Amino acid sequence: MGNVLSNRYAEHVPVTQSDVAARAGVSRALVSLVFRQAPNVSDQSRTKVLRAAEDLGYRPNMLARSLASKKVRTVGVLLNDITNPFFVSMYVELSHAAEESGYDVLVGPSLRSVAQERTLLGTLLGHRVAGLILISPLMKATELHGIISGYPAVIIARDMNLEGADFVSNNELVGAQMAIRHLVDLGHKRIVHISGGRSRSAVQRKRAYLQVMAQLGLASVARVIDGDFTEEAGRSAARQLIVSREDVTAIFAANDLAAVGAMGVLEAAGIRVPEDMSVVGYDNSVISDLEMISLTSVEQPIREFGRASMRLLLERIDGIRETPHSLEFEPRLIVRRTTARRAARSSVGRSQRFDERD
Amino acid sequence: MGNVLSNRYAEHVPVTQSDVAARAGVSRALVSLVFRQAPNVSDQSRTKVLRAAEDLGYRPNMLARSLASKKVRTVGVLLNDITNPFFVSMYVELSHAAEESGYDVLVGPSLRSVAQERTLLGTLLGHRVAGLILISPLMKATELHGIISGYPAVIIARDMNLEGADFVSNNELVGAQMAIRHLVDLGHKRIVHISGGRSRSAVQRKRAYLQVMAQLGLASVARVIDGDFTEEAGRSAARQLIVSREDVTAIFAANDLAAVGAMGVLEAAGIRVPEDMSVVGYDNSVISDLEMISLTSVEQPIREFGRASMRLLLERIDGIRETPHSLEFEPRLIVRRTTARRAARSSVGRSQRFDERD
DNA sequence: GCGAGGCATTAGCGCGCGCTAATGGGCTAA
DNA sequence: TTAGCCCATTAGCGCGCGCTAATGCCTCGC
Repeated sequence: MGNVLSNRYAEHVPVTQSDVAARAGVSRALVSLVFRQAPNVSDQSRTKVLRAAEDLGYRPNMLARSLASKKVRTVGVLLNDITNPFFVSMYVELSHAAEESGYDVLVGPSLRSVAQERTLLGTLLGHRVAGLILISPLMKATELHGIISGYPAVIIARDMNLEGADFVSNNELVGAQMAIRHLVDLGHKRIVHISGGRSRSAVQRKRAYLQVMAQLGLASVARVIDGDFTEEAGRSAARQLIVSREDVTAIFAANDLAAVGAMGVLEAAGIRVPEDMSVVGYDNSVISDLEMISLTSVEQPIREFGRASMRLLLERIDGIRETPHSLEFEPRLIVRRTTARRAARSSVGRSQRFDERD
Repeated sequence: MGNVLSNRYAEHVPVTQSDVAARAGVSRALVSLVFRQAPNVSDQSRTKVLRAAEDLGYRPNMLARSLASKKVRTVGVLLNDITNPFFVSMYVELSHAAEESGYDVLVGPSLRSVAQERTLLGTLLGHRVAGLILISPLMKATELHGIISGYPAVIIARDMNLEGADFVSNNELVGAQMAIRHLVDLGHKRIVHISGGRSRSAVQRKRAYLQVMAQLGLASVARVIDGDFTEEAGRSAARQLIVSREDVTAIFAANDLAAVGAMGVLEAAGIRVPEDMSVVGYDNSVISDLEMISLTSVEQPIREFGRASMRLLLERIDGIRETPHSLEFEPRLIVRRTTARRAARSSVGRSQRFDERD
């Protein structure tokens, strides 16, 4: 039927189930059965219907399907910061996992704004999504509870008190351990932490840092500079380090963006990475793998996160589990070129030719 | 009503229009009128309805609304490569523009795979989106035409023969001119282009490069290394340059990712940017602005792209324009730290201590 | 007292599909 | 022959809301 295309083009009348039934010479019910993969349909009829559907360019109307079945095959994903490559990769994994389960994904991409999160959640719920996956949301637990209560929800990479929700995260203690052990093995002691701010997960990561430093007998040199998971935070932290002339030889950043920000300022100031300063990031996001950056980083298992989140969500959607679950995965350290053995005489202070302190 | 939350939590029965009508003590029609912003509704009734809606946590069911009105307030966006930060920013702008126009956005994020694009387009159309915005799609024009014909569509950053669609792009010739002029002004002559492959837009960019080189009397030293808009393509191109020992002092890459990839390999080989080699990217994506990278880049006006695309799409959706439009914006050069005056004696060959050729 | 609005309601079709129950024809095996 | 299955159809409600037409109010100004 060579002219089908041009016909559709000219008119753009959406094809309905009845159209297919008419063309196939069968009843509407049968078409419905075919597209719902129902049993008890003869191969002959099935192919007849499918042929007609293809000829007409028919595809089931998700809206009507959801309305009628009262089941939505769409999950909503809220992304707190779409400029963070870690979150973007997370989303990619999620959408793959969703597709494999036969679900569509509706995204709400925010830019680190609580107000934006609010409205995005609103539109997601307006679409009556079957469930929600929130990637590191910013909103307070109480407000979030008020909005999404009743909906199946999985929260990734943020710990909070949200009754009824499932959680997927990585083991912060192990992550900090691997990063700091690695640095200590390379001879570093004065390891500073650029934190992620006051969110609960950031605080957990900071606490893990402090705990590990204490375990290794380095409590006295532990030092935290507050940040917020952005590149600018890393830059600012590096500037502080330089100005304060501290005798620091390694940085453990709360995420890759902050690490990269710090590295930029350090190198501009003539402090070489890794010769003068070792840097470890967190997330193993795509930027850490750029040849130019090649950042040693703690990898959060994105793939497992994505699959586990979808699994948890579907369990709740299908109602085969009532009690909330919290899953914690073990991170991995990816060693690249921003960490090296501590040089005999190198520190921020000295490489800047400042007097040695301490 | 303090216990409303907990009730909703326990049962999760979606609130319908009738529920609101009952609670407000009015008819269902009135509730509908209120939520459609219809005139001729008294303030008293309006607030009464809105109060009831808020008490119950009601929000209009988009599915039913679309079904009934035969108008969908959702546009579909297809992202060919979600790992490319330029496309991600593009998407962010689009979703803002859509929100301002009262539209929701359904995303189809692909990973440079035609097959994936096919299925994603399928689900988008299954949702009966009001229109499509395709960001640099990979599919061939003929296939695309067969799938989306009849739907309003805007195609960003890719030129192709698609009857009926609108196009938004940047002026390739101006972009290449600015990049190359900038390099020539800095004393560079041997400027190589890492191309974006065989897609029409990539070819256009390449052609613009050749044309500008010719205009400036540099046709004889023009040289193109084929790539494909990825970091790996940039790395591979840089390796070729190094192996072939060519006397090149500047690179004009088809996009930022390729530029960054090339820079990584160059620096690892001891070729400094910008001292030994100047590099210009394209897109002015977020990675180019990282302090560590600070890549001189041709900026495609993302904001204008986003707004223009939505405007064009809405014009088609609302039927106030029939004839296809193609919009072309002027790019801008953002000069950062990867370009510098050509050093007296520097080239890939020499800095590698290879014999001078030519 | 009257007509002219402004508001709200009632009543009901339509959207495209899910889902069910009842029915019936054709076929196979006992 | 008959019971029993496999298919397909018919008939119809339901989903939540858009949209319309008709019908009352009720108020206001003349």
